[in-house]
Amino acid sequence: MSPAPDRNARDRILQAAEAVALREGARHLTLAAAAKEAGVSKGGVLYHFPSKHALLDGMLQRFVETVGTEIETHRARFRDLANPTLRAVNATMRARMQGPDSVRIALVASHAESPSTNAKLREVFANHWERIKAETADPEGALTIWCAIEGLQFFSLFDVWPATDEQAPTVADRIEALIDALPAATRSA
Amino acid sequence: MSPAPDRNARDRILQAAEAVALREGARHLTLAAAAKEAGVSKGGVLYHFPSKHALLDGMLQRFVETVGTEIETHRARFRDLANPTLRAVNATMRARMQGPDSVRIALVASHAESPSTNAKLREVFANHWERIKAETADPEGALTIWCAIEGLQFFSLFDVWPATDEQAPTVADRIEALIDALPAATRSA
DNA sequence: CCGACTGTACCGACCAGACGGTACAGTAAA
DNA sequence: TTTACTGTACCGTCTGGTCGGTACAGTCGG
Repeated sequence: MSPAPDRNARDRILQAAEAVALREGARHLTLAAAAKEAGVSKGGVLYHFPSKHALLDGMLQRFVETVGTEIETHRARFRDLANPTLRAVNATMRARMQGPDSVRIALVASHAESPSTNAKLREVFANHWERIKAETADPEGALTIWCAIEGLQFFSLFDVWPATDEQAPTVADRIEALIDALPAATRSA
Repeated sequence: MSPAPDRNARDRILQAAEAVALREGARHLTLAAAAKEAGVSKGGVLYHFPSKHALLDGMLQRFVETVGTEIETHRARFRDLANPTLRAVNATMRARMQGPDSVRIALVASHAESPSTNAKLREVFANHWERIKAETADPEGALTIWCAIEGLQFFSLFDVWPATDEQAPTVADRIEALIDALPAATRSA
């Protein structure tokens, strides 16, 4: 059979791009820098991603898919509890809190290149919201809790967390307690 | 006496830089773009900010000062309530929620250029934290609430707010309710 | 009052290097 | 040989930064 498209190299480039953006900043994420970090040539990067825009899109998609599947996995564990999606989001973010979230940097890099082209991203957030909303009798309470989860990520990503490192998981615990107190959806009829 | 340095032009350039970064993305914030937006020449920008790094620093400082004084003002209003600083932070962010926070983009722009040079920023967040912590008997509860406040800003800045626009101030109300429920510092002895 | 001089604010041409992107020759497995 | 992929040379544009120059306000000795 003909050689299968090397998903492996593609992913390695994506990870390399994340690493560069995290270490040097989104402005220094260049095709050459990503290539060097991934151990391929610039031509190799352009083969897998025909333009820089495509690379950014790939990063964004990797973020969405990675986080998405993790949320899905956690959600399965919580399927018998109230507000399983919100719980899953919190569990996912907690697990991602060792060091800055490497896939999340895609969000910053993409926004730095073109703030207006995050329509797909907004859609993803909106989809999560639909599920979270459907699972609770207090949507705005859920929204507030979600804000706390994302705020924790914000502190971590920009490396401005003001408290001690041990307090971060504790905050995740407190958020979980808030979810415990959040009313489940009333099953009408 | 020597003429006062033209604060006016300096500030105009800073605002222009924010506008460009918001509209076109941090990667397209260039000296030339900021100059054009501010209605001065590139040389004019370089006169006030001897390097691009200096411009980014200026933006960051503007962010810190603007938000800092607003928090201070609100805090004075809340001085007789429990947790006045946390209340002030929430009030400030709520007021800043009409449209994306223009000064906050400095955070992204600076991070995009050089993620490691936010020592000063971390210090500012740490200072706020010291005050917030000192005002409550439940620091980790306060931290959780602060995360919610910053999370709301995150959604707004990256334009991925999943709910309706009217729900944003409602979340701010809910955060205020959480602050109401937060115990004040126990005055020992 | 005058003219030499100083400092502030700003302009615009220019440069070296970085950047995204193209073209194409080469390679190794199937 | 085809397919999947790599490496390198190259191009036009963009970018941060330098530099010489301009306008002009103040000032200070004579």
